[in-house]
Amino acid sequence: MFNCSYIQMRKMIAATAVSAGIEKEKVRSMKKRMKPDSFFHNLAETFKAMSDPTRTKIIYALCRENELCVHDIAAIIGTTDSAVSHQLRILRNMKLVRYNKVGKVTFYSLDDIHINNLFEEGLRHVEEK
Amino acid sequence: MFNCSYIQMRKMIAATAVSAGIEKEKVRSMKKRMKPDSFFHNLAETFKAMSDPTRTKIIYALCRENELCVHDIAAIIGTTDSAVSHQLRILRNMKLVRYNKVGKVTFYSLDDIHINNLFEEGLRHVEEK
DNA sequence: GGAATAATTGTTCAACTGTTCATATATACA
DNA sequence: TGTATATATGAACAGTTGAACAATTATTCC
Repeated sequence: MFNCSYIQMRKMIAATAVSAGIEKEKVRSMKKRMKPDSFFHNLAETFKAMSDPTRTKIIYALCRENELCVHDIAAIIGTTDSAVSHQLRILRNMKLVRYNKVGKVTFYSLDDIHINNLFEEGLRHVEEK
Repeated sequence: MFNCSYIQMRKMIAATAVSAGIEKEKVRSMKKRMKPDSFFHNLAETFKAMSDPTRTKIIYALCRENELCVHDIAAIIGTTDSAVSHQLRILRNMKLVRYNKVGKVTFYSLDDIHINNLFEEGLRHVEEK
């Protein structure tokens, strides 16, 4: 019964303490340290912008090529111009990409270095799993 | 008409070259450098795991408190145990969290330091916008 | 064994998402 | 002005999602 590690023993004590209310202080303190709902909403939205395979492909291509037009992105990732345009609008709205229109052609690029960092961190995570 | 910067001029040339096929080499080379579909799928899934406000709240709490039980997480983020459990299952399946059951109580924590890094990078992005 | 507690699971439903196809803008060029 | 090209937009459709509620499992304590 008590044949367990120090850490486990502490957890057992904590476990029995949960309903007894001894851990309540920890919960109350953490609750106070939470950010407003809007913060978590924005955070979730940022990740959501990168949560679709078509969009990750677009971002990846823009990470490597810096600036690309809609048609070339479509050719690179192997889908229709329309699908790419729809996804680019989402990325535009989320401020992940910016664009620069020259004549008939719209060149897209990643909005800032933060996006690069965030995306590369995700790449690393997937590559090392 | 030609009253524009060097960069813009290059883009104009590129723009007229698109359909002419001069840029095709760039597209072909980038196409070759793309990773397989499964890679982008996994990447998107990872971001998707963090793309819901309830889940960002859970991850945030676990970033700060290291280890928490389901009931305490629910109390901290202000929702039901059931909702938290459902979301934790998603995070578990995506290998973003691991758990450790002691008696009736299940303690959850972030799976590895990569998750922390990735999440903190997202936090930074939102905080600085 | 039975009651109480922590967590999980199943189900339902409204809301949302991404793609496709058709159509609309915008621009260049003849 | 008319045609071709690059992109954007709108509508419809199938598939997915998260919340809510009820029911279930697993564990502890009496």
